[in-house]
Amino acid sequence: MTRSEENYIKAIYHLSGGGMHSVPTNAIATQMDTQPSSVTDMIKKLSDKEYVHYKKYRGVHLSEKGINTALTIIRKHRLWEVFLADKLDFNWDEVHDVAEQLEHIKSEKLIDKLDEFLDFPKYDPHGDPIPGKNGELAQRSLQLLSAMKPEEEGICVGVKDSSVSFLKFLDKHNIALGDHIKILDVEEFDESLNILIESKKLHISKRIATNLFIKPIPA
Amino acid sequence: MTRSEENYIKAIYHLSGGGMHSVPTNAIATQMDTQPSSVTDMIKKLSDKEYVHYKKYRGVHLSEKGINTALTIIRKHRLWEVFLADKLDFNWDEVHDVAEQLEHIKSEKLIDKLDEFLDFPKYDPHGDPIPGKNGELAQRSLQLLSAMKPEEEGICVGVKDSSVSFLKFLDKHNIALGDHIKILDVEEFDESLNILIESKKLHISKRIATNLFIKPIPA
DNA sequence: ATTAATATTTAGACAAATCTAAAAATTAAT
DNA sequence: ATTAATTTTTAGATTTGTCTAAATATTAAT
Repeated sequence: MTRSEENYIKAIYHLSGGGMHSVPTNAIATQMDTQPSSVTDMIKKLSDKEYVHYKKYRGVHLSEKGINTALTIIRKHRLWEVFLADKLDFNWDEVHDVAEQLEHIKSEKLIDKLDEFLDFPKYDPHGDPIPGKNGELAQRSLQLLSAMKPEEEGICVGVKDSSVSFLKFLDKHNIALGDHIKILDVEEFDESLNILIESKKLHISKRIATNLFIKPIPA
Repeated sequence: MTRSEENYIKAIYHLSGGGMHSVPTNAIATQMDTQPSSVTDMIKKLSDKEYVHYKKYRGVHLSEKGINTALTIIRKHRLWEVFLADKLDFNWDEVHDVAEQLEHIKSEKLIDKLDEFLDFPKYDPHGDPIPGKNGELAQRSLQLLSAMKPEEEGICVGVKDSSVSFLKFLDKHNIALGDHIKILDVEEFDESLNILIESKKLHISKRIATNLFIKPIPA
């Protein structure tokens, strides 16, 4: 597996909803910021190696082998993100780019030991589940902040939009992973929320609320 | 800097005694297990980018810029080795190959944070000094086991020959980094040594003794 | 000081991953 | 059901790092 092949597999995995449906060539080109012709070339190679099923003009579908490969890469990516955030004090908006490099390091022992060192985390700093050694994916036991009702409480465990700008915004407003959140009330007018975050009052737009994952605390 | 360029710079650094003397093309080819013609090609590129000084048929000499680049790579390599050995419980004969990959990760912040996380180590698991952020290299305050005299004591802190076979050998005989060593006597016949290692008697050939670094404990 | 041996470079080719421009297939629109 | 618009593929070129084989320079040996 070359680095480039791995990146294609990963992109296809994400675009296909975890290998559920097939993906058009152009979507891959857009996602990876390359030309469609390059995608066609690479797809042929991946098809020869049986990572994907491919019929000309009909898009690509990940094979079983392709899905497992994708999960391995994603496992590595997310474990490294946890390492960077938990051990090296990176902010959650800084972990992605470095993890993008680290995910290509080849050593099974390294990943198993890292997993152990981090205490077998289930979720990465964005709240995304970390695939297990055998590819099993934990369900997110989460809900969006926007789906919560007054008086409900929870812990902020992830973001839906993991763009750098959103993560920067959260840092600026002192919203961090692990923060305790309680809903005070919901404005009827624009569905914005008044919340208590770590006991401090804060007003939050609907837009933001639909991008924050909360692990609910039962009342 | 491509990965390949970095590997050449590193090889030249080691072969030239830290940039002291110049290095013939063939030596680089041998060290890197490639063809001399490939070396010539790469050297031209490195020369264009001013990492090395190069006169046809006269070998290569690292420039100031080249030396600094080499030190940065070596710093990364050795810090990762410490991480693998100290935090992930790798044996010292297992750290090299993985560090060889990790040394190419590009992120200054990552390395600085890693350095801090590891408590600013001065030496890697083989006893080699770790270059500082500004390229300064600690002197080894070490001596070879073969240079020690009866009754002297010390701590085993490194190996000179870091080949996998030697490291495996040490593992097998339960000689580990940090072990306490006391010289009992030296055989006149073959200069082999009788030592006490962690209070257990052991007979060691001269060959081995010349490849183990000891930090002496003043009597 | 030639000649022989060795080291180094040049020239030309190749595989991987990409690109541009043109051709072909599919889909959408009338 | 054609035609137009869009998507996808093909063909051919480019860059990076490598190789082999041949040519050239340097060094060692007589």
